[in-house]
Amino acid sequence: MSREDAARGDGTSVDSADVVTADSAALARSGPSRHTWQRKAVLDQLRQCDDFVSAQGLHRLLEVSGTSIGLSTVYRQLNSLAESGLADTIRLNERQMFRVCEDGGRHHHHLVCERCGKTFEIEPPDNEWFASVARRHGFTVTSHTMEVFGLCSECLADAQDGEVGAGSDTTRSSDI
Amino acid sequence: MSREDAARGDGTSVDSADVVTADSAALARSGPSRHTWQRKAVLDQLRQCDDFVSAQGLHRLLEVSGTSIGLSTVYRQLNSLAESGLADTIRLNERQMFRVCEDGGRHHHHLVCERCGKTFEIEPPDNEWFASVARRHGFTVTSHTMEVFGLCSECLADAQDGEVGAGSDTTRSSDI
DNA sequence: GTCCCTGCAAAACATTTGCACTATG
DNA sequence: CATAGTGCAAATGTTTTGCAGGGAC
Repeated sequence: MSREDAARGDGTSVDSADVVTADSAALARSGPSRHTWQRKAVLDQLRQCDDFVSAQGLHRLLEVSGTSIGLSTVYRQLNSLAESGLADTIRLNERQMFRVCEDGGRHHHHLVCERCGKTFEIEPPDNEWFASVARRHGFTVTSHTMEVFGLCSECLADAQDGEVGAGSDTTRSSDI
Repeated sequence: MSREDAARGDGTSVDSADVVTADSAALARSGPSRHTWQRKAVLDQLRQCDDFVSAQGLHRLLEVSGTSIGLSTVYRQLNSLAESGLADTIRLNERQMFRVCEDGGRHHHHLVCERCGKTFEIEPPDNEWFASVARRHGFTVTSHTMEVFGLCSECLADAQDGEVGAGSDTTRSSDI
């Protein structure tokens, strides 16, 4: 679900009948917490990845390394981890990507190489900036998203070498 | 088609992800450009919306106002507009949302009320910040995404009225 | 007249969910 | 043992696409 369109986000509200149903759902789905080998497997595999992985990617990684596990379980565990702050997520290529999050829930952002997927955590810019933006428009800021994309030094070099348009699909590491 | 350039790794919708790679593919799928009444209808309807609308939302708006038009056409036109810089997009509630973009392609961000959808354009923070982040990690920054969510003054007031333990936390900003 | 654009239905896709079953605590 | 977690298949919901036909230029 997670379709908490409380706002008339899509600007229509023509047949929007479901509004209140969101909260109950939110509570109901705090996610798995028992110690199953699946949970451990997902977390272990996630820890082995330096960069962001998609649910499908992680599932495939697990399968490849001989661990047979249900895709839905991977989704459920991953969501659970994200919700409890053990993993953080970004959206890349229309997919939700996960990564272990060492420090509980501190607010941070990512610098992601759009070629090889290498990722670094970065600090948000001056908080004062958000405050001033908010003040200017009479807003109370509740959250923000920010990701910075670019090319790491190696990939930049590669890109300049093989500029023949070849590299495109050869290096989709993050797409496993 | 678009599936490919999405799969490649530019991840960040339209923003400014097209660095050097605004290659043939991009040109090839620039989308509809003829003057059909559908194109006009989509653009007109989009102009009437102050805030972001989803493709489906816009389609419904059109239908409601008596304009029968194919959903796929709406998608195609919207994508075309976004690609040519006439519209900008954000992702809200798992949907891609569109809005007319007055000033060609200048890079900007949005402050969005997560309750009523009200939107303001905001300037990015000090560019020096990006530069320093990039320098520190040896990156060449090609693009970035940023959206700030919050409550506008009216919605904040509303929220405080009906503070009956209701969700009010409409965001699960997991990917802040 | 030649294409491009449209519309429909069907596909593609990632993600979620219903339900019977199993393992955890 | 009770029940939370699993796995499968089916459902969901958004966005794209194949293709035949009609309109734009």
